[in-house]
Amino acid sequence: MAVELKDLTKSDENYSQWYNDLVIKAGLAENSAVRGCMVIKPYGYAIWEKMRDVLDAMFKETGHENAYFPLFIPKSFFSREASHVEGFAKECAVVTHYRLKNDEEGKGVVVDPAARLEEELIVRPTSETIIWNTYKNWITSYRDLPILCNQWANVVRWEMRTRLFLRTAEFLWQEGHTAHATAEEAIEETERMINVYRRFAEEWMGVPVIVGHKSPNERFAGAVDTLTIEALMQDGKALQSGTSHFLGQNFAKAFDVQYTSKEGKQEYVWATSWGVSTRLMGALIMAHSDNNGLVLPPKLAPIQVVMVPIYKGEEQRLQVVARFEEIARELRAKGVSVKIDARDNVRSGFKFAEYELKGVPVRLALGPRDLENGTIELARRDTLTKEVVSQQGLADYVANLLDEIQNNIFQKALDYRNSMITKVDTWEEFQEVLNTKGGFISAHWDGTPETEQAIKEATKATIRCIPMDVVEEEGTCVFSGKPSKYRVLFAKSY
RNA sequence: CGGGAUGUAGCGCAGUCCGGUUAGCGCACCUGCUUUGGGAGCAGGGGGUCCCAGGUUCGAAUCCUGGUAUCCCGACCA
Repeated sequence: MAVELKDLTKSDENYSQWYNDLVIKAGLAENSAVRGCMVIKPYGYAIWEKMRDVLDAMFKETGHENAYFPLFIPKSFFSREASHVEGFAKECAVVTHYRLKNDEEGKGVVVDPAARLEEELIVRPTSETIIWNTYKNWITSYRDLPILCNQWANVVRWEMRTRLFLRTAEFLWQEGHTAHATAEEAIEETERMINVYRRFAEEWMGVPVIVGHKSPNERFAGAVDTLTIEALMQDGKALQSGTSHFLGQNFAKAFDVQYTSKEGKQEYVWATSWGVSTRLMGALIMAHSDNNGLVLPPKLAPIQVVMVPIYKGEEQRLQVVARFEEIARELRAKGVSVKIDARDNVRSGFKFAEYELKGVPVRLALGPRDLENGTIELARRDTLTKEVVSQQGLADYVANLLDEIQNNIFQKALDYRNSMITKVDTWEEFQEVLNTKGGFISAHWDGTPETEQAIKEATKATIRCIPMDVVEEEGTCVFSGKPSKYRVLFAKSY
């Protein structure tokens, strides 16, 4: 297997090819025979499973329960909420028939025209409509509230152009849908969940994110307010990595979900929805990888430590592997996941390159020389450095090192991200920074959708968010020159 | 949906302009021997609906017509 990943240049076209190459060669995923859909391979799925387990535990800590709703949504459900249908209508897969038959002219299998559905079914692009149609039956009294449900599912959006993990026609995600008695409680929930996402991205993925509000243009179809976590990739483009929406009473009114309050009055409930998807995998890959391949944060790596035996002849091989097994036992006792690669049909150098490509955080190599000296060679994926250490106390050393690597990966991404936020006060500067440096541009905006649209058309940059911790300051809009009260973050994005 | 390109072995490609031996190369795969502290070497071997359908021709991967799929650039992307 001659795998080569070279010339990671940060220019747009090359970066996207490089990314595609990396995903495929690292064995995470590949394009499938189905348009725009992706096959997630075992190694990639193992990372996703880990992410899912961690997130699921966080949701449960914050009082949520899992449930499951149908894949198919009757077409009529979509027309209930006007802006929602407008947002999704252009990218829906529609089921029109329920039967196939053999073609009478022998042309294989055809759709049976007699089996047309009376009402078409939409393959869910998101589940607000089917869920609120269901919640109507669950909610009659203030005692039924809040409802705090999450669903792990797949959804389908018929995107024009797709990219592995970042935008696929079918993707895996979780979607939380909650119902509350008051607006305050729903807003609090919206903020709570975006913070869960922020913690997950930073503490587990090692990806720093900026939390903020979406501008009206970029808001979820049907939401009153959308909170987002925005990450920055190594080519200077932003990636919307998770969103949490305050839906107000829009869906409650569309699906007529009312409850009787303590005071005996009929009230519409307040809603939120929030989700992250396999797009997080894309963020993870792009945020840390280098020219040797993936760099995985230890907390999410399916294999944290790989052991590669060095030997000549079967006798040495057995000796080295036996010692590895002892060391592996100690490491596993500390909760470290270990793989001993005792394959005899590929050489050690090949294995080194392979595990670097796959992003395994720590590699241990043990040979006859080490057996004599009581030493072992330890290589770090994040720094690509090697050292020879004593086998004494190795398990503790490695366990600490994994924490250090986790921190180092995050710190490196954070330093980069911070260096890529540029304050800009003139339109010339805005264009200059966007075209040469990239990254986030912190600039004044007059608050109108028209200005945002004009900037988008001129530069392809959009408002990624109005940061939560925005400071009020008097200024003038970088584009229109009109007065502005605070800076927002612009960037080109995926 | 507009503009451009491509479809030949598992992957990456040459051959197509100018039709003509048995369709070729690299990687991967299989067998054997030698190797083994950073992607091994040699020898031998297997694998093809040349995207699909039709047409032209003595003869089509190559030319013509239609279809289809994929990729890139736009548009689209809660």
